[in-house]
Amino acid sequence: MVQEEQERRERQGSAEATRLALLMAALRLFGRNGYEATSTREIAAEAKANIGSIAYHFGGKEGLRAACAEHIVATIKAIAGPAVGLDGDAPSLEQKAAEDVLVQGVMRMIGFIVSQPQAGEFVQFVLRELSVAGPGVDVLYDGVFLPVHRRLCQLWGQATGQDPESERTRIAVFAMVGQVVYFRIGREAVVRRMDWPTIGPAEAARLGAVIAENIRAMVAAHRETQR
Amino acid sequence: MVQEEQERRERQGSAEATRLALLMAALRLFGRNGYEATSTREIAAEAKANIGSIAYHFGGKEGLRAACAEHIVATIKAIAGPAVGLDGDAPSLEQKAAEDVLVQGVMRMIGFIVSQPQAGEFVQFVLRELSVAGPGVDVLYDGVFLPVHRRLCQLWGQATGQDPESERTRIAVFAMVGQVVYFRIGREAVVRRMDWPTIGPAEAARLGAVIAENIRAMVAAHRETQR
DNA sequence: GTCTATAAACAGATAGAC
DNA sequence: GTCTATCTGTTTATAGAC
Repeated sequence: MVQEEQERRERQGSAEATRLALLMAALRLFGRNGYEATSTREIAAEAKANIGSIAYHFGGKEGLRAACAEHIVATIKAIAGPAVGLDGDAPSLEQKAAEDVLVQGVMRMIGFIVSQPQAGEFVQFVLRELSVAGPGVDVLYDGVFLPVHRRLCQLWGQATGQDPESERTRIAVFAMVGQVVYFRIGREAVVRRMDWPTIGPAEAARLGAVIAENIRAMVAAHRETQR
Repeated sequence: MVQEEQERRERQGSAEATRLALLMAALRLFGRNGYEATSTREIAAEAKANIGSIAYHFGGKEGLRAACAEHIVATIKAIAGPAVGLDGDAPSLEQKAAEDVLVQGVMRMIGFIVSQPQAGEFVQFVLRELSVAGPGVDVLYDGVFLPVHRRLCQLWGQATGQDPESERTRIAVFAMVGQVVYFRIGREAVVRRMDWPTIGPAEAARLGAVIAENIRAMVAAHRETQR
C-alpha cells in the first residue's frame, strides 16, 4: 500500500519532470528554428525522452505548442507581474520618478531579451508566434503583450503628463518597445555591423545606454507638446 | 529556321515568366508562412506552374530560397540605391537638411514596410531569414542591411554632427530602424492594441507622425551631447 | 521546357508490450 | 508513464515521356 503510493508519487514526479523537459526543449527549438522546422523527434531527443511521451503529455505537437504559450504567460505573470506592477495596482508616480522607472524597466528588458541566450529563445518563440498569427497568439497577446504594453503606457503617461491610453501614447510605447526587440530579431545583423563576437551583458549595457538616452529624449519631447 | 528561333524565343519568354512566377510565389509564401512551412507543391500551385519546374529552374527548394534572397537584393539595388544614395556618392548636407532627409526616408520606409501588403511579405522573408541566420543571410546582409544602415548612419552623422561610424551612431541607427520594423513584426499586436481593422496608408501615416517626432527628439538629444 | 509518375526519406500519430 | 514498432500521409527530388 505505502510502497504503491510511493511508486505512484515517484512516477508522477518523474512524469512532471519529463513533461517539463519536453516543454523546455520545445520552447527552445521552436524559438530557435520555428515550429514547422522542428520535428517531434528532435524535441524528444533534446529532452532525453521518447517520441511517444509527447503524445501522452500534450496530445500531439500542436498541444505542445499551446503548452509553450501558456507556460510563457504563466512565467510572465509570476515573475514580471508583481515585480513591475502588471496587475494595475501600481502607485502613481511623479514625472521624473516615472521616467526613471520606465528607463530602468526598459534597460532590464534589454538585458533579458538581448543577452540571455535562453531568454532569447523564449522571446523568439513569442515573436514568431505573433508574426504568423499562429495559435497561441490570443493567449500570448492577453497574457503578455497587453499587460506589458498597458503598464508601459501607464508609466509613459505619468512621465509625460499625457493620457496613458491616447493613440499617441500607445504608438509611442510600441515604438519604444521596437527599439528593444529589434536587437533580438536583427541580432545577426547587429553583431556583424557592430563587429561584436556576440551580444553578452557588456554589449547589452552599451545598447541600453543609447536606448535610455533615446527614451529620455522621446519622453522630453512628448512632455513639451500639448495634444 | 526563322520559325524555330521564334519558337525558342517564345519558350524562353514563357520560361522566364514561369521562373518569375515561381519566384514571386515563393517570396510571398516564404514570407507569410516561413520556409519550412511552405511546400513546393503550394508554391507551384500559387504560381500556376507544375512541381517539376522548380527543380528545373532553381535546382530545388533551397535554390529557390537563395534566388529569393538574390532577387530582393537586386530589387533594392535597382530601386532604393539611386533613389536614396545607397552607393556612397550622396552629397554632404547641412544639419537641418540631413535631419529632414532622414525623417522623410524613414517615413517612406514606414509606408512601404507597414502598409503595403506585398512589401510586407518581402520584409518578413528578410527578417525571418535574418532571425534564423539561414542561408542567404550573407547576401541579404551585404546587399540590404549593410548599405541601408551605412546610408542611415551617414545621414545621422550629418544631422547630429557626430562621427557617422562611431559605435554610438551605429547603435542609435539600429534603434531607429527597430522603431519602424517592429510595426511589421508586431503587426498583430498593434492592430489589436490600437483597435484598428488593419494597417493601411492612413494608419501608417499616423504611426509615421509619432515616429518622426521621436527621431527628431533623438537627433536633437544626440546633437547636444558631445562624445 | 513542361509535366507526370515514382522513389526515398521523413513527418506526426497510434497501438500495445512492459 | 515509458518506450518501441508501425501505420499513414506528406515531403523533396528525380527519371523519363512528351
